[in-house]
Amino acid sequence: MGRTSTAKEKLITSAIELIGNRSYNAVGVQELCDHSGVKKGSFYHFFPSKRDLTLEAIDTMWAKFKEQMLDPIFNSDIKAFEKFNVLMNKAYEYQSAAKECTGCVTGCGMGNLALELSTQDEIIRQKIEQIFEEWAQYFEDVIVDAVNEGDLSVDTDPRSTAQAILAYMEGVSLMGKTFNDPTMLSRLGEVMIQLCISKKNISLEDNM
Amino acid sequence: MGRTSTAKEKLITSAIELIGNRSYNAVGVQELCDHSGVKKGSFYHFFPSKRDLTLEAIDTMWAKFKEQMLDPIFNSDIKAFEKFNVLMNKAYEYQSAAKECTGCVTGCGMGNLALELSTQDEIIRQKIEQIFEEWAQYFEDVIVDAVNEGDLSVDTDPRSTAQAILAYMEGVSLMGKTFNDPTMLSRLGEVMIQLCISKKNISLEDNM
DNA sequence: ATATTATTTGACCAACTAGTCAACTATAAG
DNA sequence: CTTATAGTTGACTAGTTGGTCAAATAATAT
Repeated sequence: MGRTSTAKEKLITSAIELIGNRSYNAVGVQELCDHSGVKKGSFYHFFPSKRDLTLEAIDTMWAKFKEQMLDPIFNSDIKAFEKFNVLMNKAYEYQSAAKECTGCVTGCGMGNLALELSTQDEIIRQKIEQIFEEWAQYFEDVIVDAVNEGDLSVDTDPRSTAQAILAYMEGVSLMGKTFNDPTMLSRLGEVMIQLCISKKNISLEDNM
Repeated sequence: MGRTSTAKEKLITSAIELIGNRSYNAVGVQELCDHSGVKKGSFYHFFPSKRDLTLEAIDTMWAKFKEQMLDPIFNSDIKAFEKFNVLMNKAYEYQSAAKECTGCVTGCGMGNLALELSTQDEIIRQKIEQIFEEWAQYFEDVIVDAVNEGDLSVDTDPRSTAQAILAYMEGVSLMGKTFNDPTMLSRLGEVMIQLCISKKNISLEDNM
């Protein structure tokens, strides 16, 4: 009963957009309200605090990212390692579009919030940690498959390798944002799969 | 003439510490003053704005990092790739100490500021871009040496490889901060050198 | 000793911050 | 058609933000 509202969704959408393009601390409640055409009183009707809106925005970001990026790619039957390349390519396209549209490479929304808030808000830190864990699980599954199919050495540590790939993707996003250059993503993305090659399989001595 | 002062240095030191542990936007001018025992009037005697203090703090951070970390390691005559491992190990020790002392893995001060401010302050973005460029140059020189000495394939692109390694280090720092776990640095650091192995030298097909 | 000048001080400001609240309004369900 | 209730509104805090300034002070070079 009572009336219905789209204010909550609009606020979450605005939070993703505004905080994604700038930062948590650089975006105020008032601006969030103005941008979504919601009055401040309504804001606090739906969210106890700006931080709670952010928590929900993170959930929405992650859900959309899984639905639009990870699931389609990692449920497809393309070759294991190719999946990483496809994902990196999508990231490149996304950042290119962001630069085209706003003038700025915005980087990874999760990584941005993680670095800004991890030491200041334990709840947000834990939420992003859990998301990174889930994200790396997508990678780990693919790596396990590759090991089972003999495409990767049995010495491979799937969990660490998956985390290494995620770390690298985050690092490349950080560089792309810092250089404000989306091509960084495609250029540095090419060597990503090398992180999968087990040290014991291809020992350095063979190449040095 | 006139009196001398240590206020400027104290403010820079406080900025590195406070902003390093939290974030640019989370630390105010008042707190910076309180922490360094300087009155706000003195702050603005030495710096036209908080952002100008930050600019100088970034310079100081970088100078110290080069002097205490990069120069000793990269001017030593240890084996090329070993240098990367030594640096990563130092990073691990630093983050361990940070966690021991403050309870938090703080990550890389440059990366933190880069992600927080790149889309908001073009001058700071450019400053960190230039620092990353310089930083990668240390790596590139080592890679070029390794290629010349036959330790690395001639197909290696030294600049991109150097940037890839820097990206990876930043990504690993980000993960360490997000998981608030310094051991992430040592665990993920181990595979870093694989980014040096040229794709053409060790083609994926050989391992898949 | 003095004049010069760098530094210090604390009071001050306007703008903004996150957040509150009581009154008002629209609507969905009975 | 009423009533219960969900949502809206705008005025309102109290505290903080980055930044200003004129006057006081201390040290230095002469």
